[in-house]
Amino acid sequence: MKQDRRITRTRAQLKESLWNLILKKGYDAITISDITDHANLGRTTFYLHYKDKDDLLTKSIDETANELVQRLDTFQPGIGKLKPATELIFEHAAENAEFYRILLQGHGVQTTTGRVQEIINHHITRGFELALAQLGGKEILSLPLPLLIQFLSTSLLGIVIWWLENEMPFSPEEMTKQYYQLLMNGIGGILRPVLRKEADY
Amino acid sequence: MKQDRRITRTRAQLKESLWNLILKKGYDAITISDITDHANLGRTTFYLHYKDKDDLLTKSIDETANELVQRLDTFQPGIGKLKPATELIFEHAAENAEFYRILLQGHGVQTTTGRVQEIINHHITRGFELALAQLGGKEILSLPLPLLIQFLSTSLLGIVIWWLENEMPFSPEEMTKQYYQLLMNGIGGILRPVLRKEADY
Amino acid sequence: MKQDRRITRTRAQLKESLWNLILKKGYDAITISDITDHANLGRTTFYLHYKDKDDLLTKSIDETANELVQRLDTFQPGIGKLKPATELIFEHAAENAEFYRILLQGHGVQTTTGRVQEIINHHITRGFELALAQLGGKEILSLPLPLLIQFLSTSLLGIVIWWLENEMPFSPEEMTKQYYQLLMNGIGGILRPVLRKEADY
Amino acid sequence: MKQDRRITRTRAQLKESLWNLILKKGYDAITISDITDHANLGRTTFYLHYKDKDDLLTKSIDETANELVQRLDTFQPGIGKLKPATELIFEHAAENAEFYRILLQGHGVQTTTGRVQEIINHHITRGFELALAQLGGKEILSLPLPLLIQFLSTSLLGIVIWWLENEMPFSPEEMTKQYYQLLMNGIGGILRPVLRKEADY
DNA sequence: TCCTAAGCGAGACGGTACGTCTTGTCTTCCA
DNA sequence: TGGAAGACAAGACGTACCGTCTCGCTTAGGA
Repeated sequence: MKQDRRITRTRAQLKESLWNLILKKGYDAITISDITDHANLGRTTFYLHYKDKDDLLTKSIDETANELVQRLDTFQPGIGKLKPATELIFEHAAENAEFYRILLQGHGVQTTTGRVQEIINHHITRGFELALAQLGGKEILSLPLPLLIQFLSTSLLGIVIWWLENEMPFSPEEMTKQYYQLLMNGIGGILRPVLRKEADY
Repeated sequence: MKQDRRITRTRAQLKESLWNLILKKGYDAITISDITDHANLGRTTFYLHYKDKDDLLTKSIDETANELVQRLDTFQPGIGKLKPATELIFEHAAENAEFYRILLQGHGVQTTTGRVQEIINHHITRGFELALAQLGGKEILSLPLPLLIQFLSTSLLGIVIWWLENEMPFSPEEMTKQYYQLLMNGIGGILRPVLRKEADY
Repeated sequence: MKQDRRITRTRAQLKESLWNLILKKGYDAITISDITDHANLGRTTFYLHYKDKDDLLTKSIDETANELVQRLDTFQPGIGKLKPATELIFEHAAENAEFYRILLQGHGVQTTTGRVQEIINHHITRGFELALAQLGGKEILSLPLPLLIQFLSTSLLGIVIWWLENEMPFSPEEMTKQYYQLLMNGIGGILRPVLRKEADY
Repeated sequence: MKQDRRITRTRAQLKESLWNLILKKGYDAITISDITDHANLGRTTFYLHYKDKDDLLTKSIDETANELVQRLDTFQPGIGKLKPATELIFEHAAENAEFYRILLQGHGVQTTTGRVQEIINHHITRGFELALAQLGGKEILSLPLPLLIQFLSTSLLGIVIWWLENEMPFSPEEMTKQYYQLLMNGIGGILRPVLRKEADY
C-alpha cells in the first residue's frame, strides 16, 4: 500500500503549520484557513485528509507520542528501571521541546489549572522565602527553589485530582498524612524494604 | 458600592448556568445562547454583564479562587505551615469538588497533557506491578498504588514543564538526579537541617 | 401583525437585486453573494428571509403574478370577455416588461425549447419567403411576418406539448387536422354557433 | 478517421445516462458524478469528452434536432408544404416523445413560464366552462377543450414574447386586435388571396 | 502478433458556493 | 423612555461539486 507522495507532503505541511500556529496564537484561535494558508494549500484539501482541527491535532500528537512509547519499550519494563526511564523522558522532552511545551501547557489555552496552581505556588513560595531568610539564605538548598516549588505544587494537585476522581476515598486528614509522608520521606521510605535487594536501583 | 439586587441575581444565574453546562457538555461546546436559555434570560442581557464566555468563566473562577486565597491568608505565612496549608487545600477541594474537578481537568475538555501522562502512567504501573508480583503482592505498600503512580507522574511532568519553561538550565542527567533525589528521599533530606529546629513541623 | 420596517426594506432590496442580476447574467449564474452584495446586505441575512435562491425567485414571481390574477378577477369571468382579458394581459406585460421577459424566456437559461422552435421558425420562414417572393412581396400580408411565424410556431409547439403530456390521445394525422383547422379558420369556426348570440364579442 | 470503439461506447453511455437522469431528478440537480456513476465510468473520463454538463446536453440535443432538420429538408421548402411539415413534426415528436418532453418543458425543471400560463389557462378555462354550461355542454365543441385552451394560451404568450422582444412596436390595443383576428379567423383570412392559387394546399 | 498509443480509473488538488451556526452590535418597538 | 426582542454583519464551519492534474493500468488497432 504505497502512499501517493503528494499525500505525505501535504500532511506534513499541515502538521508543521499547526505546530507553528499553536505557538503563535494558541490552538483555539486557529482556523482551518489559517492552517491551509500557512501551508499554502487549498482549504478544501484539508478535509481530504482530516475530519477537523481536532483530528489533525490528535493524529499529530499521536505520531510523536508513539515515538516515546517505542523508546520506553526498548528496555523490558521492570523494577530498577525507573531511573533510566526518567532520564529517557527528559531526553525525549529536550528533543521535542516544542511538542512538550504545547502538550503540557494545554496547547496555549489552559490557564484554568493555572489559577489554582498559581495561588498555591505563590503561597508556598512566600513561606519558603520567609523561612530561608531567617535561616541563612537560599544557598542552603541543594536545588533551585522554583524547581522545588513546582515539585510540591504539581504533585499536590496531582494527588488532589486523583482523590477527587476516585470519589474521595480518604478524609482530608488522611490524605494530608499520606501526601506528607511521600513528600518528606520520599518513596524510598515506602519501597526501601522492597528495593534494598536491588543493587542497580 | 452596593449592587442592584437584580444584577446580583442575574450574574449568579449566569454563573450557575455556566457551571452546570460545563459538566454537561464541556466548556468549548457551550454557546452564549445555551447559557442564557438555561438561565432564562435574553441573550442580549448576557452582554450587559460580561464581555464574552471567557469573561464569565474567569470571573466565576476568581470568585471561588479568592476564597481559597483568603483562607490561606488566615494563618500568617511561614515555615512549618506547610502541613496545615495542605490540609486546608484538601478541605477546600472537598467542599468545592465540582469546581476543582472542572478546573484541574481542563474544564471538561480532555486535556492534551493526558496523552503523555497516560503513557507514563501506564509504563510506571507496569513496572511496579511486575516488581510487586515478584516481591510479595501489593500489600507491602502502605498506600494505594494508583495514588503513588499519580504522585510520580504528575510530579515528574511538573518538573519537566518547569525545566522546559526555564530553557532547560540543566542537562537531562542532572535533572534526573535531582528529581530522583527528591523522589526517593523526599524534601526532608533537603530541608531537614533547616526544619530540624521547628518543633511543630 | 405589523412587520418590522427593516424586514420590509431588506426583502425589497433582495427582490430588486435578484431582478437586476437575472437580466445581467442569468438566473443560474447568480450566487447568493451576488444578490446580497448587490443589495448591500450580509450574506447570512439572506437566509433569515428565504430558504434559498429558488425561494426568493418563487416569492418574487408570485407577488407580481398575483397582481395579474387580481386584475383578471375585476371583471366577472364569462363569455365575451376574452378580448378585454387579452388586452389586459398585453397591458400588464407592457407595464411589467422586465418581469415578463424574464419569466417567458425561462429567466435567461432556457435555450432548450429554443432549439426546436428555432428549427421550426426557420423552416416556416423560408417557406413563406419563397411564397411571398413569387406572389408579389410581403406587403400583401396585413401583419408583420415574424409575428405570424411566432404565432404559428408557438401554437404548434403548445399543441405538441399538450399532446405529449396527455399520452398522445390522437394520431399525428388527427392532430395535424385539428391544429390545421384551428389555424386556418380560427376558433371562430368552432365557436361561431355559440358566440353568434353575443353582441359584444 | 475511424473512432476508437471505446470512445463511441463511452459517449453513448454518457448521453443515455443524462437522458435517464433528467427524467429522474431534473437537469439542474444532476451532477457530473451522477452521470458517470450511472454510466459506470470514472468522473475524469467525462472531461475527456465534454467540457461540462451543458456541453453534453447541447451535443445530445443537437443530434436529435439535426435529425428533424434533415427530415424537414427532404421536401423542398415551399408554399403549400405547411401541412405535411406539421404532420412530420407530430410524427417526429411521437417517435422522440422523451426528447420532446424534456426539451419543451424546460428539461424537467419546472419552467417559470408556467406560472403565468397557469393563470391564463385557469382564467380562460373558467370563462369557457361558464359559457359552455349556458349553451348546452361541451359537446358543441368539435375538439377537446384543453387542447383549445392550450392553443389559446401558448399562442397568446408566444405573441407577447415576440412583442416584448421587439420593443413593443404596437400598442396593446393594436396587438389585441391583430392577435384576435388571427385567432378568430385563422391565418386563412390573411393568406387566402395568396393561397387560393395553390391546388394542394 | 505484439507493442504502442489511446482510453480510462483513481484520486489528489485548488477553487467556489452552499447552508448553518455563533458572535457581538445595532435598531425597533412596546410596556 | 429604557430594556427586551430580534434584525443584522461578519466570518468560520463542514459539505458538495467543479474542472485540472498526475499516475498507472488496460485495451484497441496499426506495424
